[in-house]
Amino acid sequence: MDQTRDATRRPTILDVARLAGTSHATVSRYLNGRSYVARATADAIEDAIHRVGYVPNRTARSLVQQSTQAVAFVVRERPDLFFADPNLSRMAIGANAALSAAGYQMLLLIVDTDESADRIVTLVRGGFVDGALLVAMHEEDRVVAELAGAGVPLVTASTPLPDASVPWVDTDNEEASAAITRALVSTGRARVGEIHGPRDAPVSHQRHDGYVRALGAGFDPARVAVADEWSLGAGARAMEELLAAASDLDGVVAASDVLAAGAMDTLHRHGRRVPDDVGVVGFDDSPWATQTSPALTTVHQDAQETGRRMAVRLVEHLRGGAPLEGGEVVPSRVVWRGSAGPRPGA
Amino acid sequence: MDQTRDATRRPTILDVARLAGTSHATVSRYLNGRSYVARATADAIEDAIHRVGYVPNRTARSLVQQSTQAVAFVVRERPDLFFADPNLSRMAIGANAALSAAGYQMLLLIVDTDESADRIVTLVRGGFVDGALLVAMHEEDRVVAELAGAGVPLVTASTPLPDASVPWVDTDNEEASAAITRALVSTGRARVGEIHGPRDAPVSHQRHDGYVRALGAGFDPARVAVADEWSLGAGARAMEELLAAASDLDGVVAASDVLAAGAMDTLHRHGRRVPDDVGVVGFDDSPWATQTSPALTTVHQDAQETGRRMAVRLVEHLRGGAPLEGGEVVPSRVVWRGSAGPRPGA
DNA sequence: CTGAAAGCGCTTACAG
DNA sequence: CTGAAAGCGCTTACAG
Repeated sequence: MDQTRDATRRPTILDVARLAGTSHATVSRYLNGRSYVARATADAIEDAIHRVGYVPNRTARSLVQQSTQAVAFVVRERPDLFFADPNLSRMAIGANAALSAAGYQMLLLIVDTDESADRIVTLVRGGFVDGALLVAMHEEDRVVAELAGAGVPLVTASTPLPDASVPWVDTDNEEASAAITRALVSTGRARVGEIHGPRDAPVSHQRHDGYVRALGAGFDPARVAVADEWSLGAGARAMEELLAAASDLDGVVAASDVLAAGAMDTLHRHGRRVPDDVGVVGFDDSPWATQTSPALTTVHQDAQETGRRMAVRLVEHLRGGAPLEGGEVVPSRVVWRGSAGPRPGA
Repeated sequence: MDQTRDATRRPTILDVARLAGTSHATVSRYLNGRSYVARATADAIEDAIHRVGYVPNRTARSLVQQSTQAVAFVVRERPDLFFADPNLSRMAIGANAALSAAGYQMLLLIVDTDESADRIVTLVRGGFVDGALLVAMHEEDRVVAELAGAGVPLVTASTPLPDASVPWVDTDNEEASAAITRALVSTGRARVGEIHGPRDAPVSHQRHDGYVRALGAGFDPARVAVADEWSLGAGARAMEELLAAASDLDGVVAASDVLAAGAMDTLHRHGRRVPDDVGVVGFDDSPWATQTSPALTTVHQDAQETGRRMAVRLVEHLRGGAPLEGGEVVPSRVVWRGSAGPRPGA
């Protein structure tokens, strides 16, 4: 590879052809390995490629093939929160592995300003990638709207509004929430309250619905307090409200692990023992879940699998197969730790 | 934007020109805003763009401009470790912000298999991006070699071998290690040992050199134990060795926070109090640093600043300015917590 | 098995 | 201020 350190011009397919004594069309055929190329010609081309240090120009190839073989993984979430959330990281890892296996290169793009949102939308719509995977947790996002509206092949990582037609992959938040609520009830609790997640997050409502469904006739709206953000403090405050409104509570279903951790702080401050007096369950199986004492019984989502499925669906569509529509549910499971009390029958 | 849901063909600049009653060259000029375009013509073009829902094809533009205005941030590190390491995440965030501000789109690419390594090298060498930022912590990496050897504009995030000419940005590990060693000594320690990092990591040697330099005549090779990996267990084992070889130790400089945490486990097991009997210091200011008891006195690196500078250097080069060569040092600082004892004079 | 030719969708001197 | 023309570096039918 004695590439000329000339730096004036990168070698092109024409340089290779000239050196190999053939046409550039034949070099192209050799490179793409579809058509047959005579043994001797192939050898000459191979030799020439090494001598000039040729690397095909991706841009030129993409232009004629109308495909870059790349897929964007767009992070529409505060960058620090994205990196701090193990579920999101795992989603990216799962998607990357699946795309990689299919021969696509995943490009992780982080939206961090309004201008970057515009830039990314323009890139994606402009054919810089063949499709996009999108992580956007908030409703009515313009990035989602602008991409979906432009007909870009797209899969999102969270259940969108009911009327939205953007394909998605997600855990069944309602069902998982019902499952963890049933788990808590199964430890012998009769008066189970809820710490409802922030109202602007769709998952808050889905998890609430599951909680209500699992309780059935036992549901009492007085036992619900809404947290205004996903934080320890918000969980603690909501728990205060809950205690004030229904001091006979013997269980709490929190919309996330952080909220559950905050709630436990409040319970301890009030001298209520967990799980003896009050059983607590969380959601997400985040690092918080093992840092509370006792550790949290919670819902584990297989985020890596979510990422994988998002990628698989997109790839199947790009390869001319499946139309991209509808949602897909990824199973989740209840993880038993100490905060709800011992698992019945275990 | 009543784009024809025909889907057969995306509108091109020619469609816009036709509708606007002008030539596509003029449309191009309008889009790039360099040359003047008559007011009336501009209006007609603008209107046409909206009517057909035109978005410029990035690939075509890149081909003629020989630039994609995109920069790769290549992660040559196990994906899970990359996401778990706050320093690396912050580096990515810092680089993303700086590139974004300069009008470049950062693309985070994760190497997760040998094939993906080849794919990424080919992409980068093939002009899919204008340059690359590279996070690769191990020596003699083929990805680094193949990119650097191909003349791709490149900046790495860690000091390379002395003979390597790849430009880098990094904290001065030797100096920082000397500083934290001096900090420990300043609490009145006379027999300070070291838990040396894994031998295959360049930083291990740099930090060792700083430790040796700070100790001067007080350095005793018998007080050094080498950890075989960056883990709690390895730190604990190395501490056992250290205790066996030099039981009169009153201080330990660990090459990282995890190693320090492991060392503290061993010390506690042997009934040595930290910091009363033995002072301990770490490196990295990672989450480990606040999870030990007492919390770790350690070295804080400004990873976000490192990422920012990597980006700035690359951008300056791409814009035709600075030649890309040499290294750049980012300052770090000692963070005092409890593990070394009280800060003298504080 | 191979070459000549057209074309992917843009930008950019060059004239006017 | 604008149009015609060339060209960026490839791929791909079409003939042979």
